[in-house]
Amino acid sequence: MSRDWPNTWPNDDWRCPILHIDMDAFYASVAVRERPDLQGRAVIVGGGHRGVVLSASYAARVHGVRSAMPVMRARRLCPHAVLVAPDFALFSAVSAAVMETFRSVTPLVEAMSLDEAFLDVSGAGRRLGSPARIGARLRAQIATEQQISCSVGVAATTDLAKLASRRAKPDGLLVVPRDRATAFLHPLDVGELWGVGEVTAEQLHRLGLRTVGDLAHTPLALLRRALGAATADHLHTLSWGGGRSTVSPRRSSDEPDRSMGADETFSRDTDDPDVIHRELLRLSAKLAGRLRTGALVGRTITLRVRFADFTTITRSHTLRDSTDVAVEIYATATRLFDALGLQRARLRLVGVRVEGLRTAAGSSRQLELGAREHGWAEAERAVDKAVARFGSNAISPAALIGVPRP
DNA sequence: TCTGGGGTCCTAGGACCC
DNA sequence: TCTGGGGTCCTAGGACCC
Repeated sequence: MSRDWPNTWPNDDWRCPILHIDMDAFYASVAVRERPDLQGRAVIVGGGHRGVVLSASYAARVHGVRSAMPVMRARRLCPHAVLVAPDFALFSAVSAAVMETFRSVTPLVEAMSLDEAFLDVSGAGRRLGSPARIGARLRAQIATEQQISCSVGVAATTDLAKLASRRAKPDGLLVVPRDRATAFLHPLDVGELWGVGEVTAEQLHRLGLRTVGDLAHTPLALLRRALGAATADHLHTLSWGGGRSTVSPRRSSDEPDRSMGADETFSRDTDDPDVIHRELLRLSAKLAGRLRTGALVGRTITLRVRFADFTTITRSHTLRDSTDVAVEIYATATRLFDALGLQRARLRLVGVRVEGLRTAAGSSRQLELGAREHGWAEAERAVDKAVARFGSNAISPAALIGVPRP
């Protein structure tokens, strides 16, 4: 942490009510909490045959281990690291408790993932003090209640708060006062901005733009030509400290997710049509089950295929009526797959996604003249009930019984 | 033995309608 | 006969985020 941006409150600013709170190395920290013998050691959460690093303790990061890195590479970088399989049920439980703590301060909590959230604390000032004081209090409370640390960014916009929390890591708090927003932003590398990934950063670098300040002083028209209108406008706004200054508690059933999907990387690349079709069936069943659980239906089915060389293609088809029926999703996905006419190409991954989601209650099927009875929907609902009662091993598609997962 | 699985949003072309 | 735009939907691909 630099002298310019101390982890203290002199920079406090009551006009900066947005907090971004981010757990430090969340999965790894929770894993260590469960196994005190791992305290202080290099810990990598991840695994699976072809898995990536989901989270790494700071002792592992010292060796260059990063999230999303192939586990095999991480092990080469840090051979003495302890590899821990993720326990999402546990992570979810800890996350829920943390979010509850946030909500004890303000109802305006927007969870971005299991391990981070935006808070608008403008309504809590009279009761709890300045935004920075509230951030400090929450940090202490999380540490006491959950034995994990987090970092807090305090600013006037969500984007600035996010950058601030990143700067504060690990286990810190940083305020970016309103009148110092550009002074904070402009020296940063453009790649630090939320929404600038590897590709966009490279494009900007080619234009000779390395810092956020460079970006800010570039004519918008030039940026638009290089990046497209939406990205250019967004980044230009951010570069001057603009952006969203509101926090919206996660939308619920009144605004369902826009899509839902399931995909799976084979443990070994395969060119076996039977294996691929069986996997499409399994994914379709899984997806349909999740749709029904969420009381959602969707109309556009998208098939995703990743080849051994990692190139990925998609094919989609929009149905006349929305569906939550595995048989229908599977039939569509299979048709799309077969239409590719692959001559035993080696595949790494297949996936199925349903888009254009709506709540099931608000949708109605058009009656089909001369159509066979739509018995599948009822059959699958019966399966749902059996699974709820006897567990997911009770029933599965006939084609999957006795077949080990690919 | 590189590169998971869950998402969101944007772009661009073509179809189709008015 | 020639030549229009605007709006919406569908499809494919790609960047980005956690």
